[in-house]
Amino acid sequence: MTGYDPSSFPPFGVTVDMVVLSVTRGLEVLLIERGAEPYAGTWALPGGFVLPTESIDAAADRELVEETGLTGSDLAGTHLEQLGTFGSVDRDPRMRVVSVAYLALTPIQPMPTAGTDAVAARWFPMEEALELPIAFDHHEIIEVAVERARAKLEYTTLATSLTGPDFTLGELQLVYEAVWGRELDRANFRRKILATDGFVEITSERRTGRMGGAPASVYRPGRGKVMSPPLLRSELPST
Amino acid sequence: MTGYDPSSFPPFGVTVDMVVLSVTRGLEVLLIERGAEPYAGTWALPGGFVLPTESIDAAADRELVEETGLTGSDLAGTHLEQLGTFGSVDRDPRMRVVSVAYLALTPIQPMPTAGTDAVAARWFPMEEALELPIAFDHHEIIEVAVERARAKLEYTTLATSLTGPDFTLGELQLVYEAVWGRELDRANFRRKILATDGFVEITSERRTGRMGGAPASVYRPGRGKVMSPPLLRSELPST
DNA sequence: GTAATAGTGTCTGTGAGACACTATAAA
DNA sequence: TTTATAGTGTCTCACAGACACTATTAC
Repeated sequence: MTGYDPSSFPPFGVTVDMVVLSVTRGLEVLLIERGAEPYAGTWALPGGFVLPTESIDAAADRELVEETGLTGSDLAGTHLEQLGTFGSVDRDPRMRVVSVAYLALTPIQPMPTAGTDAVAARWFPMEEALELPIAFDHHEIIEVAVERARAKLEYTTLATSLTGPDFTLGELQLVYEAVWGRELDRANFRRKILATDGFVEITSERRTGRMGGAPASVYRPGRGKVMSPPLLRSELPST
Repeated sequence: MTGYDPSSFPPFGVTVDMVVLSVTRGLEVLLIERGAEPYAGTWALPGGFVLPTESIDAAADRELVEETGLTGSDLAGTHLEQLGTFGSVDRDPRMRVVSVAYLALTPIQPMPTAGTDAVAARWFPMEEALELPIAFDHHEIIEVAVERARAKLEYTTLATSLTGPDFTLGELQLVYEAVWGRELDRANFRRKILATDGFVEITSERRTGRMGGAPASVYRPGRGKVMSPPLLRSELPST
């Protein structure tokens, strides 16, 4: 923050890029197919320019709604946080652009709306997405997002952002297994979740799966945000 | 990343703000006294505009050198990472500015140079700094930086960035105690550091303190970057 | 001598990993 | 009946916290 003449500052474009993650069978990410140059026809993260009248966080909120159509309790249950800022000189061939990346964890997969700028929008399984040709530096941003999500499940209760307003412990475990890409011991997982104060609250409801099995207790997210000591992946932290 | 007409993008100024931390008796932060409006005469984080020809990370590198005068092995031993991006609409009264904050951990306290934009520069004990009137949203940025530093000491070997190229385990413990603001059990601390593969490497050197005591073995930073399982603060994570 | 620091040993409790066992549902 | 899931119990090992003890230095 120097004493620059305000009228002679170097002008930048500022965008937000959204990494929207969801768990169905596995971890999935929302991508759009670009309709305009550069990278027309290439898959990319949804996002857009920050308007002069809104904060960066507000721009992220706005893009989340515009690109996913999330509303009501699904929007309220969605976790949104800043990931980091990417500002290589040549990351956008048009002009000097700085992109602030956000991570969103949504409980459901709303039908994405192909906006004015995108000719298509759909969810990709993470493994598939990471093998696509991806516009700009969005491949790197996605990798950072996945690692952030994996790390945060270790020491926070954020997994409930991916389950919806009520869930069984089996469903919660599937979220962990999908994000971490490894299986967990059911008994130990239960013990840890239930021993963590404020992670979940039990309800009187019970739910039965499609493929048999005893009816499971239904839980709600608790008020706790952190898990200490953490629930560690205890494997090599690879992408 | 939308299909905006590149020539009609909303222009932003982009700055980097540096939170440079060091440990002497306690945790200290480098501040400058602003020489120009806005906030002339107020203490602020060092930083400046990102140039059109450099990446954001390069701007942070440049500002670190310019503001601290760090060179050689001290610069090489300094840890630098992106903290987050702050972009409220009204954070700078001059114009729309987005600031990318960086955290730097330096082993020494070089005599800061009051640059063209600053009339003074000095190190403040963290407690004192947090009670000063601080320019822009820099107070919030400092708090985020301190929490990041505290958290990273838990699961990384970053503390060696605050000690210099060689150190005793007692000195390393003082770094932890200064950053965390709590005392640690000496024996347990030793056991954890030495049991963590790649945290430190012993040298043949020994060092004697100023106030008596047996000579201590001197260590070098090891190659390991992460500590798993982590060394937890095991207290409430407060600012 | 005393104070301060380094280095080591040990007891205990917590908690995670592994795994066994029972109960209840759908097919 | 088989298969799949929920819920519980238990053994063991790793490891952190607490704390005691000895050794070596400056003063």
